[in-house]
Amino acid sequence: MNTMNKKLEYALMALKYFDDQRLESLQDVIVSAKQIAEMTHAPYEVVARVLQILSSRGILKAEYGTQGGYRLEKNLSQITMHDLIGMIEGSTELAKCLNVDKECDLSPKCTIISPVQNLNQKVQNFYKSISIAEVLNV
Amino acid sequence: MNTMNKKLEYALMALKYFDDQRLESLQDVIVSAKQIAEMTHAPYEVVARVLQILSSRGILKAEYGTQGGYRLEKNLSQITMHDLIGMIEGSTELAKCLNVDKECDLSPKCTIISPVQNLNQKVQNFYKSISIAEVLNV
DNA sequence: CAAAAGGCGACTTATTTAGTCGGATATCAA
DNA sequence: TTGATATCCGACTAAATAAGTCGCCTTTTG
Repeated sequence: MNTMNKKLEYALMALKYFDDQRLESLQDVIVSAKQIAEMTHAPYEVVARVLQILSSRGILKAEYGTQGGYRLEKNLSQITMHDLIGMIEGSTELAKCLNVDKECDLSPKCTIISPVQNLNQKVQNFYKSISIAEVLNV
Repeated sequence: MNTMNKKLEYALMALKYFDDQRLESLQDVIVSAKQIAEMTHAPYEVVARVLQILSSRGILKAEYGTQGGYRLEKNLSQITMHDLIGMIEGSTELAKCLNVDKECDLSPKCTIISPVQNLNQKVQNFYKSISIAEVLNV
């Protein structure tokens, strides 16, 4: 139930790269999907998709054209793991039945719906308490 | 990265059932895989597998023969979510590369190994801090 | 000794994740 | 103004994982 997926890894690597570059050059740098893909050794298309998501959510700002790419728009200390997981995976819920539109096969016979809600709340609070900066700056 | 799998749900339902029965009858009850399967509306073979795991790990005690089944051996407040996830899923690691025997495609080029280790540690500590009793008694 | 229980390995099917392909739009510079 | 280089988006295929199934074994007890 726990393992990180590739897209999340790519997102973390990309954000770390942006952050490192900014520190190094003391200014906002523009980095293309191609550069990130090369750096991460991950398929370009997949990395591009991840960056598009981060861009659509305001984490990055896209710039078209030659010499284009993305700029880091937000401070990584203001983005939580909960935010990032939500962007990449669509939902942060612990069980599918907790999403509004889905329903479990068992309901209403399920005996653990409230325990699962209980655990879910703890997990969500946990991921809300961890910023990306906190994860990356070790 | 977050969603619970079926086996874990079945395990929680089973443990809750044992616990409820014990409270109700004020004694240790013996419950068969068949009964748990009926109660959970889950396939018998799968539930049986889960109970076998819990038995092999000392959470339940198996009794063969007619009228056989399982007895709850441990106090649910002394089992953590970390324990349970480990039993059911084999590992509690956040990324495959964190398991001793596996290696990541990228290593040693991976730029986020220490951030992932860092996050992994936090997640593990989190699940170690939650007992099954705490999850079920809501 | 038959019935009812647990134990175990191999297998098939379903679902999810990862990666691929094709083509669109936007920007810039020669 | 046009070609190169970038983001953007949908549909598809392939790989990996999760879920469920099957068959046969051992143990216990009435």
